Amino acid sequence: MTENGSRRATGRYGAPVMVDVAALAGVSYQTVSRVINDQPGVRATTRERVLAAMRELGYRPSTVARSLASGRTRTIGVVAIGSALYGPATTLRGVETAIRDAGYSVSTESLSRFDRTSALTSVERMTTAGVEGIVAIDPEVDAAAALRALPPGVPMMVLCGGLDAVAAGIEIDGNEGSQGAVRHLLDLGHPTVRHLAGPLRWEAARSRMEGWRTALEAAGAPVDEPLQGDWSARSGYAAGRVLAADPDVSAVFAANDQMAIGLLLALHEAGRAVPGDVSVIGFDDIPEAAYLIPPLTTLRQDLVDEGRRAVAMLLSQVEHPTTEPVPVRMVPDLIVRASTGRYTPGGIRK
Amino acid sequence: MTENGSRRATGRYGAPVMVDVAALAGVSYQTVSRVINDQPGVRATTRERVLAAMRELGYRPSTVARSLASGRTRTIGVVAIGSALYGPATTLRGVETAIRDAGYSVSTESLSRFDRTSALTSVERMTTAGVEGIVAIDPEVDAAAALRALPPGVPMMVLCGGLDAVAAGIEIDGNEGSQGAVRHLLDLGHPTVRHLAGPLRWEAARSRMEGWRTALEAAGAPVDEPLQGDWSARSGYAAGRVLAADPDVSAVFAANDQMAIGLLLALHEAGRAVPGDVSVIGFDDIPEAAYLIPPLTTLRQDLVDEGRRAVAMLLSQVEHPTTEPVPVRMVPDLIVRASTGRYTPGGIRK
DNA sequence: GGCGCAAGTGTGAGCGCTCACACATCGCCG
DNA sequence: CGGCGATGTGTGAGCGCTCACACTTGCGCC
Repeated sequence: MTENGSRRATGRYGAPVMVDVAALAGVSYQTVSRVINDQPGVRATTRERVLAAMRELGYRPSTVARSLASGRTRTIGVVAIGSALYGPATTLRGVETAIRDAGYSVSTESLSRFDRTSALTSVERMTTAGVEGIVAIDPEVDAAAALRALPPGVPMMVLCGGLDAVAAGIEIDGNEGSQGAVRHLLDLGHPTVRHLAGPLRWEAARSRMEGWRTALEAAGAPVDEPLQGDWSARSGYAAGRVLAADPDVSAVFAANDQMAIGLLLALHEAGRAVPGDVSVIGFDDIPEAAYLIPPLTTLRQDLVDEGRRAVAMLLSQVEHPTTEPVPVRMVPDLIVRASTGRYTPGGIRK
Repeated sequence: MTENGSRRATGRYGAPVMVDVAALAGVSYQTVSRVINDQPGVRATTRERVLAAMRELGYRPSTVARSLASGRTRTIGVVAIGSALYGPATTLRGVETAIRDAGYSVSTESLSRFDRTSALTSVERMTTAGVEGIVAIDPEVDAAAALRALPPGVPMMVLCGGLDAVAAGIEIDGNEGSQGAVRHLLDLGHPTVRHLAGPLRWEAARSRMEGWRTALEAAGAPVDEPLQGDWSARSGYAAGRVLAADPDVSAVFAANDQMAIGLLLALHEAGRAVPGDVSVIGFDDIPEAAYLIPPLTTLRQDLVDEGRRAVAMLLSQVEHPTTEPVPVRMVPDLIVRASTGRYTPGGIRK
């Protein structure tokens, strides 16, 4: 650390300001400004002198003043559903890291409920706070629609873990991924696959359900009524009890891994072996998925990378408002583990 | 939405500014300022007129300008270890929500590694960005020490999920919680308890290990060498294979639930029943803990509440710099589920 | 050797707001 | 009925910086 301004400081709030540095270095404040901003046209010796003065005074340029004068805040707002769920939390992490790595700061808004109203309020607040771009992570369907309908102000990226972004963007195709999962089960000989859906106010839940339905229909397999969960293991367990009671059920596709966990326990308690009697498939590939009993077959999506890409697209819009974003499409990978197996009618088989 | 400034706007960046509102309302800019800040001494009719003008112009006060002029940013910086781990993520959520609820904005910094260097860098950056307080979530031990050693600048709260805060604060007593867990196992007749520790560069891992050791010593039970994990299910699995091979192992206390998950699988694969042959206890009570096979006995800590309290303490320091923080101590609750049972020497018992 | 040009440096103004005042206006008392 | 306080309102200055320009120098050139 420096000796922290033992000299007089002109700043109203105690800290040394630009003129203090300028005075000590024997230059004008403008030269100090140029040094701070790495602008050319400063003699090397002068620059050195200014740097030394800054160090001696423990000077730090005021981000706030700089923002006001330049009109740029170098801040990106992130509005996210504030849940303990793996998906949103992971995406958030990717997004935040990417923003910081690009040299911007992050202003976060964690919503307990990401509906229309809170979405609009948050965006409003971030806008008046001067953010240069906004990333929305996993809004509910109506919120996503409302955000897309907003008059174009600051560039925005809506990540709904299922579909697109405002004005083209990242699409994690849960639909296509789900189709692959269902086909995998069908290929193993299962007559059909049951679905445990997430809350349908999320696009992700919808597209996964759609994918499941599409694959079933394409194969001419019967489409039973999907069950409804809330992403939690608890709801998966509840659904599992229902499913376990039905001897015809031989394969279940859960919309996320947490629900699959609950499913696994319910099946186990009912004495139905996985994958001997029932095959289970999840979605997300949470880090624990490989260590469940049995290790879970699931769909992996690279959420951190999704966040990174979204930020890259957003920033290119922020910095070159002319560039049109190029849509990106990411399809989750099927990770086959031990929770899925061949269909064995009425039999038990490991 | 408003008709968004159909009138001329004076602002350099296109948006209407205070003088525009003042002009339209036929008052001075100072009166507008008073209205914005809900200050008394404005006639009700005048206030109404100003409000109407603001609405008509679609005026939003510039947060940046306001910060510069007032010297207050109403922003709290949050530095957190950016992991997918349940603990940090949950605390972060509690902290962010509490800050926002108090009317402050949040500036987040998600660190892939929360060591000394990155801690110092982040604090430095946040300080120059003008935050009025800082919350650090789960720094490594040396980082926590470095933060505490910092010269008093902005108020800071260090949450290390095991111990305290700068200048007194929240203490989640992992030590005492762990002792309870070990005693529970000892009371069930187990001759001793093995420990699967987290990375010891975290205070939380250390205090949990200390609690385990203390309880064992107090009971005169043998203290075997603890195993070392990295919080992940993968590392729990690896440790589990080692433990499963030792027929003397009858009880294991894992420093978090994720590692316990890996443990459970390894034990299962080795044919050692839980809790018949081996009892397992975790830490955190992740939402899935109750739905594992078997449902996991674990220690629950209210991390969201911890975050909330920490923020409350921080803000009271921010707003009344004189008030001394009153230390708070939270002890995790033992949640007994099906993964722990009576000690049965050499026997198998459900 | 006076000119143009680059490199280096300084000056004025202003970003959009809040602070600390000064200034009007009114009712009401002695 | 002059003066006092309360109430409402306006003025000047300045937060700490960046912008756009104006100004110096030194150097090579015809």
